[in-house]
Amino acid sequence: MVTIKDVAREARVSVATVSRALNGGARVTPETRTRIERAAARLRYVPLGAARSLVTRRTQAIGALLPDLFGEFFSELIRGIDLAARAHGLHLLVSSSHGDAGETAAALRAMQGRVDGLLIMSPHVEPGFLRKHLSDSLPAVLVGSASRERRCPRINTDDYGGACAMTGHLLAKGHRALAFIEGPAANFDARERRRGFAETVAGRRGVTASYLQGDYSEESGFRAGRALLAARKRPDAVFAANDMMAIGCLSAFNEAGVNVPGEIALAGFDDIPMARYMHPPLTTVRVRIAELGHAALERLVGQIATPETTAADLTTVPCEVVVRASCGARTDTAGR
Amino acid sequence: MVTIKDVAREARVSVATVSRALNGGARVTPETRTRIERAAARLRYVPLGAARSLVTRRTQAIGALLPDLFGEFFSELIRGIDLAARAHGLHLLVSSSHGDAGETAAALRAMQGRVDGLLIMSPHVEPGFLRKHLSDSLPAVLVGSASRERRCPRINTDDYGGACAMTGHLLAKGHRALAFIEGPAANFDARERRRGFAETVAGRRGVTASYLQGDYSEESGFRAGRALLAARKRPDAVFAANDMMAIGCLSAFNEAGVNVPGEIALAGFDDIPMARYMHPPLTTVRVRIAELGHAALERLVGQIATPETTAADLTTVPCEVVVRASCGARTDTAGR
DNA sequence: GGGGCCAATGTAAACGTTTTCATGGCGGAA
DNA sequence: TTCCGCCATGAAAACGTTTACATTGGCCCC
Repeated sequence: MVTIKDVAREARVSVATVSRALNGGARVTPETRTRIERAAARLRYVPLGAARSLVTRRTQAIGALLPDLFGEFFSELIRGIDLAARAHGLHLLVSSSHGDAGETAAALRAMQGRVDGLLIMSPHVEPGFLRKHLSDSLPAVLVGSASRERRCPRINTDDYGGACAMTGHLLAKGHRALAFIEGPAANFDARERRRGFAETVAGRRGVTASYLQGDYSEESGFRAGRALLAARKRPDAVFAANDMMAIGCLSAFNEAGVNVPGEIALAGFDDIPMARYMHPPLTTVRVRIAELGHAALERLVGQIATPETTAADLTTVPCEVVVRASCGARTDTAGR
Repeated sequence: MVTIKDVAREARVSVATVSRALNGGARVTPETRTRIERAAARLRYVPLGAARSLVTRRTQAIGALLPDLFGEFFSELIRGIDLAARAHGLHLLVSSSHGDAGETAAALRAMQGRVDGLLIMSPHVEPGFLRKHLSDSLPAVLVGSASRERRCPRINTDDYGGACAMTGHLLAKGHRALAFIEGPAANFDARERRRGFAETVAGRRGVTASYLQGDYSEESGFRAGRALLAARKRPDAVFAANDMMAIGCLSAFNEAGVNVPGEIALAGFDDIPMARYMHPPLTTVRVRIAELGHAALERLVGQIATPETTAADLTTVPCEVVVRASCGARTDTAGR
């Protein structure tokens, strides 16, 4: 392996000068600098991150702890985070697919000591979890988390508000028999979406609501769709807790020849890029996913820069109802 | 920050013993071990990766250099890589969205010295590129790359074979006027898919082929679909170089009230999870994306373990045609 | 012409960990 | 009882880099 010493020897200077020439830029004659740069290029020298981190106490990396990587939601989220991280010269470590709290804890521990900060999005973060498994000195930002944990800032989407708005929209369209396809009960955002729906329909005269289980996957939406069709009384409108389930549900309806929105209206949540290309295009609640990732990273960077500003504040990113054809509105291609 | 010295003091042993107790496991009395573990837990000690890497000369991390993170393809790929990496106790660094060769080179350099190996999937990797920007001593695996570069193993999907098979299938179904929606010309896989299509239709009597530009996005598929409908003579069948474009194209057809497959058949490539939930379900070429990521990582791990086995071999992962309703076959829900 | 100052470069310590080698103590065998 | 050997533990070096501090040399100003 070629080290800074090799470069120093090759350029006939000391290692300190090499370091200065390659990093700071200060206090080096132009000639020396080019001599060093030439030598470094010739030897294909690349500084060892570990050694640098050890002395600077910075890894220039942040970690993202994610629940799972299925579907477009997470590719969008990671994209947003990655882009923002690049802008700050930070590397991105991802870790996902933690089945239970134990695995999450293990992943959390493994990441510490390798990153300058952590973006945590996991259903397993319960009160006390972080206090137990996360070093006090490591900045972290919670994304979409229920728990008002310690000193961590949180960033959530307005799942509750979005679900209320969408439910209101469905009611305004005249739908009275509503069905809700739930996300995984472990997820805070899924619970919030359900709550928004439930509270909006509660006590409305002539409005009925039914609930079907789901786990955010297309497959579970498909099954829910079939179950709805098989039921004695079909709903007027179905609200799925995310777009992937809405798409699965739509597939079941299409397969059975049930017209959407003619016979049953349908709405989703997230506005993944694919939603507008469905047939019919999917009415949904837009979450600016990439922006969410971006905002979370920016918050984390702030936290790293000034750890003393350690406020357990909560940022809520607004959602907006995007009306397309699937809910019985006139076909609307706006925003395409 | 709490270091190994703090733990050593707390447990009244030397740092060497702490290191042994926490890592190796060898040569430590049970009592000492528990005392050390208790102390470590109490102090919430977590070893500093940088220091460890410096002496062991291993980072326990691998880097993935990706072109872009749009859509389900990449979330599937990252998922496959992440899962396999976890199984090996490796961390995953991702870097994406490199507009040009310069950015790719910068990302490549930045990753060296931080990882034990590299998974490279980028259209900008041309002959000589790696020789110039990649240290000889860093194991790397090329995914979906054209260039038979140096000592790097490569893993590709059988894009050519898959495209041939799908084109053959469309011809066998009786379609004669074919259209192909191309992927970005810079991508090797996109070129291979085009080549498979072009060579299969070449010289077939009574068969016409037309080509439309695309860039793998739903949006570009949508535009291509509209262009096809506006043309003087519509094709019998459209073959899109990936599923996202096929979905965009399908959306354009649906919007215009054009029946698929009745009036125009449609096929895609990749078999992203969403494909089977389209209306109609999408005939496509299945690429086991997560498995591809898994295989690439395994190959890389092998390369890291025994760098001397440095063969510039090529692994080709087979594809398979998945017939669903969109190509004019009877509706087939198999594999759902 | 000499002294002082500043800019360029060098020397060496420090970062936290692993690991090699040394050391001490204890048990068992003679 | 004595000696040998082994096992648990400790001391210290090493990893590659940055950076505070030291040193050199040249220039300007008096």
